[in-house]
Amino acid sequence: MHIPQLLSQRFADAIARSPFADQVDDIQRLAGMIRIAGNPKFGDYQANFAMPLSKMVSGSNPRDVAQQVVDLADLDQICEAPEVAGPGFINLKLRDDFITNNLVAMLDDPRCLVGQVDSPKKILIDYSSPNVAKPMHVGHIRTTVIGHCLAQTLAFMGHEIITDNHLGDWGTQFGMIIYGYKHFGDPNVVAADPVPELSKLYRLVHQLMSYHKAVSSLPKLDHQIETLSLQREEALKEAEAVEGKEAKKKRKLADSISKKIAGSKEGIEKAKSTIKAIDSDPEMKSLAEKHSSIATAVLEETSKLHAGDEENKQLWEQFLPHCKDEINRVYNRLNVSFDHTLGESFYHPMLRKTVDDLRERGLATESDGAICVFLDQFDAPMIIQKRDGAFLYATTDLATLKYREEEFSPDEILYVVDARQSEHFEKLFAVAELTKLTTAKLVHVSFGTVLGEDGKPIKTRSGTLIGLESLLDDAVEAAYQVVCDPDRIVNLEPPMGDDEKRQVSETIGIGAIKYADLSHHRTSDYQFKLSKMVALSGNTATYAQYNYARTPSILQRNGVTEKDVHQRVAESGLILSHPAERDLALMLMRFEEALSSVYDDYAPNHLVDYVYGLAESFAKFNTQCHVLRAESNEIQTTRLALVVLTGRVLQLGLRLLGIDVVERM
RNA sequence: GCGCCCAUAGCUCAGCUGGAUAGAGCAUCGGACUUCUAAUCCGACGGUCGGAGGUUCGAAUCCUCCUGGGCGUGCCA
Repeated sequence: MHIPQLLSQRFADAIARSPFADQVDDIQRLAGMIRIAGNPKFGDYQANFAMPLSKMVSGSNPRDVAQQVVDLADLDQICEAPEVAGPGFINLKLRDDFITNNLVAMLDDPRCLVGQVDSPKKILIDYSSPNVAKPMHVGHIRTTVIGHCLAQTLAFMGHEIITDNHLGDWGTQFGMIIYGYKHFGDPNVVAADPVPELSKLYRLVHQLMSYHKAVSSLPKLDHQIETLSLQREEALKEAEAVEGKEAKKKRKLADSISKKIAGSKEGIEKAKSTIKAIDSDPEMKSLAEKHSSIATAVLEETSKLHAGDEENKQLWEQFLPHCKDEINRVYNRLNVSFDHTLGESFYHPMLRKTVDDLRERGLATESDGAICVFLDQFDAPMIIQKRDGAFLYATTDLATLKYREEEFSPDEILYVVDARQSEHFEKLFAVAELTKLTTAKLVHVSFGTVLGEDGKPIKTRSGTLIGLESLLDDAVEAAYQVVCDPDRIVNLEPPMGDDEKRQVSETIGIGAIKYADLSHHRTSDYQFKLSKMVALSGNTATYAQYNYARTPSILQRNGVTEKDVHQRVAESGLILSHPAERDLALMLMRFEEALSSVYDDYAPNHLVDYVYGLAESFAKFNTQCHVLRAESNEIQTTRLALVVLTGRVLQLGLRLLGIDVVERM
């Protein structure tokens, strides 16, 4: 049930039959101008096409045009008599029996009146795509949660969805682990308990590399600060010498140099603390000294792997499954899965050919020793092979696209990737267009950065990223505190046992994190504030989950099952007796609108808004419309039906967001 | 330098294919519990939608310029 679409069709018919039909060039667009009424006193929906339409019809005025279309439109079954108001708005109020008829139909429809799309598309969604062997951090949450929600939602709408986790399983991090294993690893320990041991090795190598990098960066940073200070003074001097706009410009330049200086100073502080961590530990200090050229050694291990070195290949094959176990633990917890997990390594054998093809077609040329594709619309080329012969992620992405076209021939490919990579995707899409690599619509579903409470990209004090798992643990723990508050659950019968408490807090804690992420528009940066997410009040997952949990509880208190409600509805029918009932009923019917708008700009926050709105309508209904004490049997039946349907839509809506519900909390 | 993005209530954010009086959560203040679960509901307070022009019957929304911020920018991904 997509009410605006339905109304729009009726208006399109009416305009087409009107005397001025031939003066209108785009009936569909005009008739599509249906909006939810801005103010309840104007009804439920409003049609805004009369003003622009009147402009196309010479000698007409909007109010008359509106009235003529209204007179022709077949709306009797749907709306009360429409009213033309203001400059030419058409106000529409749905008939109560239209609403109740739909509620009855909804009770028998597991899809909650959401239609299957007319023309299903095959859509491939590339999301999550972490580097394995590196610990996952908050940065991974957005792509994973947004991608999963899009996959669920579009699939439910009737599209054919293929999800693919484009794992980073072939990069430097394996060189690091291999190096770590060869120098610090104990084969027995690794064999016995591989996952924590491998991540320990990764962290050790990472720390040693950071140490040497920090040591060598200090003089560079000092020198940088010197140079910048000189530049700054010069800029200020020049500002003195000139006047007006030029002086302002120079002062601004000096300001921006000041910021760079501050940045360098911060870099020095960070480097110093990295160095201190090692220097203060004699054992680490001696390790660092022994492995002074660790960075180049790691790169060597990586390129040996890529070149097919037996030993490294064998180690990679040994380690990879364990690295996958590691990330799968997080996916299990987030309840996320993929149809395919084709990592970078999968495409490695195709890269040579990818480059050769582009060279043969004359699109790729050598420049400064690297193989580049130059594009008119960009200053910098897309580099597909480095001077040292290594391939880059651009190469892999091209090979991946070719494979996806041949294997799946999708209508659309969505890349759920950080906005900072937008230029890469623009280039990738441009090359795809140039080479006619695919007929699919390519979309970079970009998203903003997760910021800390200071408004900067989220980091811990030491500069390392907060681990994703500890974050999930914190959220679950916070939820546990509230779930297990004895004062709250004292009345639950039977009492909540330990297992249920744990399960409920897991569901609520994880839901809190997902909901907080999805509730922001994907393109905006947002501040990650755990205390706010697990506050469990206001616009949070908990609010929706809580309102869901009340629905089975109400049925239980009334001593009825869903089946009983069906029966009663069939016998007595429905009647709307209270505005809160009507508001809730209308909200239930708007589910499909919410799903459509998620697809329109790949924006899950529209579904979050809907779920919140529905939960809110239900909360209001709940305080104003008592089921057990309903004034009549018919009214009670109606309210029971609303409770059943609200429970279903809330559960389904949350499920599409990737969030679970519990039966009581 | 060039390119992309952003600026809305004290704070965090919605709203942006132009529509009637710009919304929510948090915070603050005041009300409602012998609860079909108060993790709730009701009310109050709170805005030059960064600034200036322009297009339009109508602009937070579209265009231009300005200011302030973020990100990217030839061999990481």
